[in-house]
Amino acid sequence: MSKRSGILEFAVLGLLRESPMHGYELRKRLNTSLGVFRAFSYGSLYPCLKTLVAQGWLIEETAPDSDSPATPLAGRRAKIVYRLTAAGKEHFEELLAHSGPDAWEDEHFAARFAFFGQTSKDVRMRVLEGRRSRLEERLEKMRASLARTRERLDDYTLELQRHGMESVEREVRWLNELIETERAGRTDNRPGTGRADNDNNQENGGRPESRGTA
Amino acid sequence: MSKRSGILEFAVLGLLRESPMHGYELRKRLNTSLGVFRAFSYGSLYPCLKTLVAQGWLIEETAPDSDSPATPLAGRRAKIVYRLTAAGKEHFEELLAHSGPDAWEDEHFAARFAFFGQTSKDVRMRVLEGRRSRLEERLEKMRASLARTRERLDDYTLELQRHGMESVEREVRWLNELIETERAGRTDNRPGTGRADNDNNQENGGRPESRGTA
DNA sequence: TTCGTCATGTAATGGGTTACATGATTAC
DNA sequence: GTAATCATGTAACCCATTACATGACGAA
Repeated sequence: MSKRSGILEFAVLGLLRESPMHGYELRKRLNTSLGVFRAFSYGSLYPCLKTLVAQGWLIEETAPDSDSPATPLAGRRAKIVYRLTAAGKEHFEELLAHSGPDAWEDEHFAARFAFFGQTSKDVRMRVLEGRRSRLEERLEKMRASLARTRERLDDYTLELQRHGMESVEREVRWLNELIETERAGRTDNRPGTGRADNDNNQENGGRPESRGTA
Repeated sequence: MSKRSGILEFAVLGLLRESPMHGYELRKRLNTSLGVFRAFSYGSLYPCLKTLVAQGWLIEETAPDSDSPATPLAGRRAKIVYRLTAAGKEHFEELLAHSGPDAWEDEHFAARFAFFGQTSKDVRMRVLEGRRSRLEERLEKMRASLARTRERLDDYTLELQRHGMESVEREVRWLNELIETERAGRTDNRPGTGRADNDNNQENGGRPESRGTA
C-alpha cells in the first residue's frame, strides 16, 4: 500500500543517495541531468517526498544554520533538505536489484541505467540482459503482427512500423555492445551480493567505454 | 470542454473513418494494426465512445437484424456498431489539420502519421516539418544541458544521454528522407485546402518510398 | 457442459499535470 | 523597489489502467 510513484520515488532516492538536497534542486536535477527521460512537476514531487519521509526512507532537515553564516556559499539559506536514511538506502538497493516484470520497460530501464554508476556489476548485467530480452519479445510481436496484417496496411502505416522496429533493433545492438563491454571489464566486482556495505563501487569508474561521441 | 482523450479520440475517429466497427474490434485494431505506438484498454475505449456519440461525431447502430435470422454469419448477433457522422468526419479533418503546440509530441505525431494515407499532401508536409523542428529544439536543449553539466556526470549517464541524442538525430534523418520523398512526389495534390471535400486523396497511393526494409 | 473468445461495460485507483497561492532572496 | 528566480506547497482535474461484473456464442 501507499505505492507512490515507481519511477519518481526511485529517481528521488537515487539522487538523494549521492547527496542531500531540497525539493527545488531535486526537481531540476530530475529534469536536466537525469531529465532526458522524463520531466516531473512540483505537484508530484512534493507529495512524493512526503510519503517517502512517512515511510522512513528520508528525513527532513530544516537545516538550522540560523547561527552559522560560516559557509554562505553552500546553500543560500537552507530550506528543507532531504537526506536518505539507512533504511532508505537499503530500500533503494532493493529497488535496484528487484527484477519485476515491468522493470524492463522504457522509463524504468532508463531510470535504472541512470544510476548504473552506483550499481554493482552483476546487477548491471541483469538489468541490461533483462532489457534486451524484453526488447526481443517486443520485436517478435511486431514481426508476427506485421506478418499477419501485411498487405492490409497502407504504405505509411507500414513505414511507421518499419521505423519503429528499426529503432528497437538499434537499441538491441546498443545493449549488446554495453553487455560485451561489461563482460570485458574486471570480473572482481563483488561489493557484497545483496548488501551494499561498500556503498559505492566505482572500481572501474563505471565506464561503458563509449565509442567516440563525436 | 469535455476534452476527452486527445490521442484515443483521434485514433477512434480515424479508424471509424475507414469503416464502421464495434468497440471490441476497434480496440484490437488500435493495439495491432495501429498499436505499435500505444495500447488502450476497454476502460478507456468505451467511455470515450460514449462521449464521442454524445458529441454527435459517432452514431451507435444497434444493427437491427431483430427479425432477420437470414444471415446469422454476418455478425453473431449485431452488437453496437459505431459509424462516423458527417460532423465526425469534419471534426477529424480539423484534428488532422490542427497544429497545436503539442501536436508534434511523440504519440501525437505517431497517431497522425498512422493516418497519412487519408491525409492531404500539404498537411502531411506540415506535420512532418513540425515534427522535425520539434525534434531539433529538443536536440538543442540536450546539447545545451550536456555542455553545461559535462564532467559532472558519470560515464553511464553520459552514455545514456548520448544514446538518446543519437536516437533523436536518427529520427530527424528519417524525417528528412520522408520530406524529400514527399517533395519529389506529384505536386498537384490539392483536394481543397482546408476542406477535404474529396474525402480520400490517395492519388499517389500514399507511398513513402521505403528504402529496403532488410 | 465447460472453456475460450467475443462483447460491453463500471468503480476504484493510479500517477501524474495545471493552475493556483504564498513568500523569501537576489540582481538590477 | 521591483522583477526574476528560488522555494514550498495544495486542489482540481486528466487520462488512463486494473479488477471486477455480466453475458452470449461456438467449439471440444
